[in-house]
Amino acid sequence: MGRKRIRDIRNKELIEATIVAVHRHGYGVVTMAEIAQEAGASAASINYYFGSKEGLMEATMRHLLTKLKVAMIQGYTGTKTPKERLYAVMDANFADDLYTVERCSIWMQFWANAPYSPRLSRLHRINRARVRSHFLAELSQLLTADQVEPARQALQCYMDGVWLQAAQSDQSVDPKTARAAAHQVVDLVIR
Amino acid sequence: MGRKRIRDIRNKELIEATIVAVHRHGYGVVTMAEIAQEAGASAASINYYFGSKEGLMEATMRHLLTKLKVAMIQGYTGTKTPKERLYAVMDANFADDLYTVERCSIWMQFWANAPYSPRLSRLHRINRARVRSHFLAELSQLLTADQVEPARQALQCYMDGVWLQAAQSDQSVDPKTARAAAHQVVDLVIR
DNA sequence: AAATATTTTTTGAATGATCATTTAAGTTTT
DNA sequence: AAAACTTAAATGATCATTCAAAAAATATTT
Repeated sequence: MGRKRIRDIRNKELIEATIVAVHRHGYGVVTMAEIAQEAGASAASINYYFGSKEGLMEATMRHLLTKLKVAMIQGYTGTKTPKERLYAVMDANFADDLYTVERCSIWMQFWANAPYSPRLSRLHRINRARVRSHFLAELSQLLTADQVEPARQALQCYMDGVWLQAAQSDQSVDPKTARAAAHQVVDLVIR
Repeated sequence: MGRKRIRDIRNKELIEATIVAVHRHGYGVVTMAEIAQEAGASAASINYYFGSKEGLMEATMRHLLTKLKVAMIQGYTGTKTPKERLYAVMDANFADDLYTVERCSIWMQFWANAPYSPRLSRLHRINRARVRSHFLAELSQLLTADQVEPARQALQCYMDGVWLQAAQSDQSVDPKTARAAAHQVVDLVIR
């Protein structure tokens, strides 16, 4: 029973601490000691659980990606039309617990650093491909073949851009407004 | 005459080397030695010219911002209509010598790190404000008051998102296609 | 239950490596 | 000669990671 408990608890604690610490100090310069302090643990324990700093970063990103994936899958249930599913993708990306300055900031940090880490790079590629295929599947039912790719590009770039702006924002962001705006952009793109 | 020559030459060389080195290694981890090697100089000489690593980074970003600003001002000459000027803003951002994987990658690095450096942060804010005001000036002549801000948001996010995608790309990107796509997005947004 | 053994978890301190910056001594240019 | 430029080497600081030993939890035996 208790076999896996502590390990799971620590994993979660350390990943949450990583998110906070990366947001606070920046991915490139955050130290193990800062993360450990945030979690109320020691730097050595991070290596005990994750093997290395890079291992921790990968686990943290994996955790965030999973959340996004789950949000998208949940959003799909109950949708009937392609348009509704496009809305759902947007809604998942701008969900209340994902579209915050802190989360967007983390994403941005990972994006910027993914090209220099094979492990992060791989995760990033997988996520991007999934979003892409979702968009393509729905858009191809709504537009002519030659319109699909430009429309996907427009939607996906818009989505990324909004996150990027949120990451730069010094005030807090409003998920509800973001979702409404995103719906309007979907409407624009599919005519 | 020659008073400033060498200094100017070294400044340029070191900034170019910084761009290459940051793209190659990442902003967070690139070392003075790597930049110096790229420029065929010594790490000590960078401090002689720029005072510190952060000074070099700021100068590099300032250099890139100036290029963008010049491209935008040049693009404006000869434009007659608001729509043409919106096209011009897009064309400047996706100009042949600015919209490359390498350049976009550098931008991305700076974006991600700006929040943690007051000097970078300041530059970033200035640039963003300029782009914003350009968009607003033109859009307010084409749309009703309540449509302006959503449209600006859509265009600016799209622009940022395209750069972000380019930064992640492993192939090279095509500026001409990007400009054409951007024009289409402008058309969509202003009806 | 108590005592003991075993495994898992935790961390302080050492290790070793990296790196920005400074300094002092040269070299080149003016 | 003076000023500007250049860099090798020294400095000092930071940090991820390792290690050994302790503490805590769990399992086993009495």
